[in-house]
Amino acid sequence: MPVKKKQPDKNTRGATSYDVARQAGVSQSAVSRAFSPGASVAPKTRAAIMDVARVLGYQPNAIAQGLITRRSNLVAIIISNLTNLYYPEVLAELTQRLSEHGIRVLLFSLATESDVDDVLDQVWRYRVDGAIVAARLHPEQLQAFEDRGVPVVLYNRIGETTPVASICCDSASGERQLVDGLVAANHQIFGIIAGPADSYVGEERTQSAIKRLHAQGREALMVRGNFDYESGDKGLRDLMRMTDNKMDALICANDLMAIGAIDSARSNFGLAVPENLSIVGFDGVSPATWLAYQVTTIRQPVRRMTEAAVTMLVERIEDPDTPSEQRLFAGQLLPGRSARLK
Amino acid sequence: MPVKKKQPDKNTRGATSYDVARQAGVSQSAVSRAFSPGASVAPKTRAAIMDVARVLGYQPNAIAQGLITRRSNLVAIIISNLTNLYYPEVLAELTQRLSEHGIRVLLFSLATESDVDDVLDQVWRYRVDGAIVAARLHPEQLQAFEDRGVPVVLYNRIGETTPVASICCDSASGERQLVDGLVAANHQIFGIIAGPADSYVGEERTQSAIKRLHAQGREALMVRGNFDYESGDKGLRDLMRMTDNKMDALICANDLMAIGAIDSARSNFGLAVPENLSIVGFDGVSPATWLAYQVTTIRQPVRRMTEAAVTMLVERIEDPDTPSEQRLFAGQLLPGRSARLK
DNA sequence: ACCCTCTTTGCATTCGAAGTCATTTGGATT
DNA sequence: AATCCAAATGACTTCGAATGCAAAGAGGGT
Repeated sequence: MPVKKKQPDKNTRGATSYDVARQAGVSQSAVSRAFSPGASVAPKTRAAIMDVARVLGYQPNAIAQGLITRRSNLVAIIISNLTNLYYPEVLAELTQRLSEHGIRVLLFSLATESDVDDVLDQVWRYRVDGAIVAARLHPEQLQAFEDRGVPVVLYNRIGETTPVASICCDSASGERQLVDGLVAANHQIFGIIAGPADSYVGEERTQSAIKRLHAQGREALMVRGNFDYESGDKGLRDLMRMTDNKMDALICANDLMAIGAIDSARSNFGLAVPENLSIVGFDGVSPATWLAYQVTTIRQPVRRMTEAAVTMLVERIEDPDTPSEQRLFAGQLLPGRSARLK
Repeated sequence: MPVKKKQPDKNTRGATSYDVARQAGVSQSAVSRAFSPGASVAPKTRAAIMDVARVLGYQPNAIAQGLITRRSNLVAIIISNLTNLYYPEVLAELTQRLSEHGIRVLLFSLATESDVDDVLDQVWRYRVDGAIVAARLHPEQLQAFEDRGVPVVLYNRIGETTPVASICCDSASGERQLVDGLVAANHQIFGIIAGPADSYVGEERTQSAIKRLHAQGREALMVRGNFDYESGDKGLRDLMRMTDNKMDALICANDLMAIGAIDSARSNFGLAVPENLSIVGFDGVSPATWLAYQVTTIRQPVRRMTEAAVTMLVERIEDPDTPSEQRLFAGQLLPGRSARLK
């Protein structure tokens, strides 16, 4: 006789509703009802069942529940680069808010863009009830959510071809405040460190800034970075070279690059920030407020944004026909001390 | 509050193996086999099935698989405070490494310690195959994992009463290097900003440092912080008061507090770091390397640690009888420029 | 005591895939 | 052509909880 394949022993894995039912002298249905709020069970019966359940350490098997109810109570969160200082806060908030709705988080973090399809395969397999996506999706990928009836909420990006439920921080109004302040304070030579060309928020912010500068009759030189500290340094060096060291205002697509630029300006060019060079960022991550930097930036209202994201998603899980909607949140100007504004 | 129920319509939710079977003119078993690597199916049949599956957008339902195989391919990651700058990197690494093993991550982030029991309830419900925990667990909570036969790996903490599989960064060796360097450079008045009393790594680091200082015939004053930037500022002020502004060496339980202390020393006390005051941290988070700080610290080998954590967990999932083991990784000294060492 | 209604309860079925076992098929061998 | 063996396939059962439905119980009113 061939050796049986190893399988988890029945007794160590949790008790089932049948075990509880037997012990409590009731049917399996009764146990199930005892655990469903509002089901028809006599209070006495429920109490007795709960007692037995406690003794046996019984918890309803969410996997089995998911199979029969076709509701996994799982939501996929797909984030491209977790190491971006901005996302951990968002992730923590989302996780906690979702759990208030009885929803668990299945986390997917992308090493590279090309992983998206593999990740989506897994998302489908787990029959998640919905997804929150802070990563770049192709229209076909977005369509796949639609086809499978899985509600999605995009975080800090929008559906480029079709309308999709999404939450964004208003780049235009944020950049307008920054640009107007810089222009009013009479800065002359403007530089911009943009994000990668394929970043939605990056382009939004940069384009908004450029547009506003033009509206005020100014030009700006632009270089690209990766949203990281090193990009700030490199971007600053490049722009200084391009402007013959004359740049006096620098607009960065996020705080991290602004911080890198501030350090570089001080250490490599001996400049005083903001006296010789004004530098502004975007996001309002915590290091931006550190004494050494005090970045002049736009703070995203993370709490309100995550709350909205969760609310929108839950609405769509409950009623898949809820029409798509885009919510744009205004950021708040943190004056900081890295730029002269007026 | 659980989400209200609403019946998702049958046809939007994905196709089943029966649908594929019918279309392909085979039995459901055949479809199942086509998707199990190494199962007994004729290559031609498999190809035909896969074609139909592609057309219908069929992916095996992981929920149903989990129910029958008693393997959810889910691992719980429980993290206390995601916003600690150190964890995002760890989380991203863990997620990616686990996915290489075909394992998905169910993320739980704790707002407060008291949430642990609620979180564990959910963990049991989802019948996770294992868990990686970077949060404080009571012995009974750890015991619960044991009782249910769910393998756990502790990250940066150890089982206090019973042995548990765990991964840690060696605090003693790290602090020894720092302390020895500081003592050799002839520092006189030592201060310590510890973590909260209930933090395992915090206490390890602080106690190691104190022990080593004593071994070298030095004393140290200690105050406690919360591992955040503000704690560094506050801790520094308190210690300066306590030492009549004479402290010349400060040992912080993590980088973030070291950074806060550096900023405070410069801005509030007009001190030069490291000329007037040496400050050291622990972790090696990315802001520690920023030009403004260049914290002298111990870098945790995150990649090796996460790899080890995943390997240990997977081993224990495959063979639950694997004896527990503790792996201690030495950190690497980053000399930085925030302390005079010798 | 009787009937009627409302609440509790149990039975049986269902969700979707995996795996056991028995059967069929195909190919090689003689 | 007959035989044999391995590979391929399908019927059926199983995992654990939810739920429609029917039956049993509990009161309430007369």
